[in-house]
Amino acid sequence: MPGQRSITEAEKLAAAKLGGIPIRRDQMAAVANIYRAASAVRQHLENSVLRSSDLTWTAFVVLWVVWVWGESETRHVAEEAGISKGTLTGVSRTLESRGLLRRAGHPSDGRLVLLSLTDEGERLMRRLFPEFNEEEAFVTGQLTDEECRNLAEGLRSVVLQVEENGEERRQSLLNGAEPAPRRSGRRPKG
Amino acid sequence: MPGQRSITEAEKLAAAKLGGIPIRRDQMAAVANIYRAASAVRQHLENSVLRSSDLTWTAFVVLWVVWVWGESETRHVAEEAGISKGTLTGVSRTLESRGLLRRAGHPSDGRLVLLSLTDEGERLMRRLFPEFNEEEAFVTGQLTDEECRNLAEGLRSVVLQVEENGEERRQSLLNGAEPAPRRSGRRPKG
DNA sequence: TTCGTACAATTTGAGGCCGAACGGTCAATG
DNA sequence: CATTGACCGTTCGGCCTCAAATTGTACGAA
Repeated sequence: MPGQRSITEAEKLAAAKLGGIPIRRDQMAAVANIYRAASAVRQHLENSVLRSSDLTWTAFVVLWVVWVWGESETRHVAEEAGISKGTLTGVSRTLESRGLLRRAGHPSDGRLVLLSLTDEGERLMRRLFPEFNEEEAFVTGQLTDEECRNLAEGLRSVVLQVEENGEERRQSLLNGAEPAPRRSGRRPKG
Repeated sequence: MPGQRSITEAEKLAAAKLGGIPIRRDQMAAVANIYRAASAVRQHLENSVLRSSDLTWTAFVVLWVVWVWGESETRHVAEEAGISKGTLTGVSRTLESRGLLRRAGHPSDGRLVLLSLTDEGERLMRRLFPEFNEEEAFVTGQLTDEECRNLAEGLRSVVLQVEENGEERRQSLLNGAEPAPRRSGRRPKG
């Protein structure tokens, strides 16, 4: 398995590359493994339980959010699902076209759109979620319940750190300058 | 912060939805947090140190792999970077067009392509990696070194579980049937 | 009642992403 | 020395992804 050895070996190579500048190794390994684990888990789930219903991870998460929270405004769904509003527009339209999701205007506020599951979507989630959860148990199968809780706890503190202090941190890194433009993205009309 | 409360609350809602079918809660929370943390970390890094060089996370990882390992065959780079060969073709072409990466045919095996950094790519990584590593330290700032190691350890065991037993698991879930086709993907020529 | 501000979702552009199909190359076998 | 099978990187189709620009609605103040 190349993945694991390489992280440790790569540290040494990177250290050599930098000649003296110190590296925060434990932090580097933690971040590298977070990303690696997320990819591995996503891939496993997409290629097992989600594949048979032809759902992507993101599509599943969106359905799940609407399923557990009930009819919701899109901005809340995007927030919960961890995707941007723009992405949700596309994903929810796909799910609508497949008859799993319904989109309806808010009765009194014309700016809002409400998402809810169709009966078919509801049936799908009732069947799919237990299978999904079973695979969550599989991927964490080498960990005890307590180790899972500790893992979740550590990850939570990373998420909190970024959510609570990330914006400020990014500001201070800029040091007064305005942020660099993105290469992609919509251009001004003129 | 909606993220954290919701995972716990969502469990209860999901439990209610399922009426009696047991949920592996700790495992569910662990997986949810892995993904959430990965997104948060990626987003923070793309919007801080990577933004100024207009690099995506993936582009940076590819550069990093080639930087630490030196000139490498593409399939190794894809494997190390955790992306598919097809994705690497696109990413490496983008990086080549920006003058950061070089692609060269293998001298004796005509099937292989070798990737290496240009001088500019080398300079960029020497400057960028320390900044990147600082942010890795920032996002894990609430954890001690030891907690980082424990976190990495737990994640490693998830990665290993999927890498070592995932294929077999997916097979057994299929129960003999051939896997469902994907909606997307290239079609046969005929 | 028009104006301005605030906030909603959508559109847009550039790109990442996977996996199957594909076309080229290699090496062993007949 | 042609065939075969394994392997390599590329192409392709259908998504996802973001953030900024845009469009549309709401609502308070002048």
